[in-house]
Amino acid sequence: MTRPNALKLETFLPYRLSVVSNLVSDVIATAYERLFALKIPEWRLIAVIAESDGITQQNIGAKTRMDKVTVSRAAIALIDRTLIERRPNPDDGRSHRLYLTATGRILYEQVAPKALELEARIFAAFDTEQLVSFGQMLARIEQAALEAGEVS
Amino acid sequence: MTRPNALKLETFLPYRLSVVSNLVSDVIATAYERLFALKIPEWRLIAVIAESDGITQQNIGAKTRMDKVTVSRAAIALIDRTLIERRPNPDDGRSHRLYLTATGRILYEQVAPKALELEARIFAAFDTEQLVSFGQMLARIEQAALEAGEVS
DNA sequence: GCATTATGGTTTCAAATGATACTGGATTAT
DNA sequence: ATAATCCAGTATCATTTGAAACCATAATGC
Repeated sequence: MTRPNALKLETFLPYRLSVVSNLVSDVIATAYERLFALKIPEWRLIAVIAESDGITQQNIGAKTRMDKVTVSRAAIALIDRTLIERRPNPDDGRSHRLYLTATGRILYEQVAPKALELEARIFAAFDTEQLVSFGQMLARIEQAALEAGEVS
Repeated sequence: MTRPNALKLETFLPYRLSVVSNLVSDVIATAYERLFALKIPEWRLIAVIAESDGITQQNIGAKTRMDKVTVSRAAIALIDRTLIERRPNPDDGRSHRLYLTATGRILYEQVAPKALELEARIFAAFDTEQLVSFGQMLARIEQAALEAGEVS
């Protein structure tokens, strides 16, 4: 008897994608926790703020697709550790602008190379062209998923 | 001032991988919840059991990398809905063998095509060759992440 | 201007997740 | 055989996560 719709989980791409992504996230989360006592949302904030000094939480959420609650909590945690600071936003009294402190910048300068090194190790097997193509595929998958999702 | 280590989050692959994967998972989880009232771990169990009748929870965990707690909970939920059933394992009294019930098989026969259709929609932009290459890259990334992780 | 509605951010609550401890059956050593 | 250890699966607990309520300020309609 042949099954009419063979759904082999091992070859089902959404499943594979999820498994591999979770594994990678886990490896990275463990490393960051151990090296810098940073959770993933926290180091993402650091990275984004380092890139875009003075950004608001709202914009961080839009950029990273992190929930605003997650962003808020990460921000508070980083402020407590004086890795970032808030200054009033002259354009909007509800929000504030986020900046790395000196300490935060020093930390960032340690985190960034470690992050890139870890990425390099995980993606070492591929040449530049493959990496570019992989990144492009991710972008197109993202686009398609967004469209598939909004149809509901 | 030039930043010595440009870590552009948008081009940082582990980050991109995580964002896209979460998005895809989310779209799929929403669809399954709406169509079949199944959570992701639950339909994974259904899919695995449909593939490997009589498998134990332990083996499901190994196959899918799901935590044994997750597997246990999903199994109990499916048993409550009489979508799967347990029979004693003659080889080992601690575990049991899992089977789809008739109802479960009927459900599976609805789920599988929907799953494949959803996958097709999300990955529609690619030709077969690209999909194969994408899957191979995932496999190699998985392998590298495992190695990077165990060094710790 | 004042009322209504929208929005940035926080808090609160409920659900999901996974580490740890536990239970009962299996394996190994003596 | 029986003690010691190990392992499948479950229960308990702490942590993480996001939805919804909430607060304060901003924008819009009248």
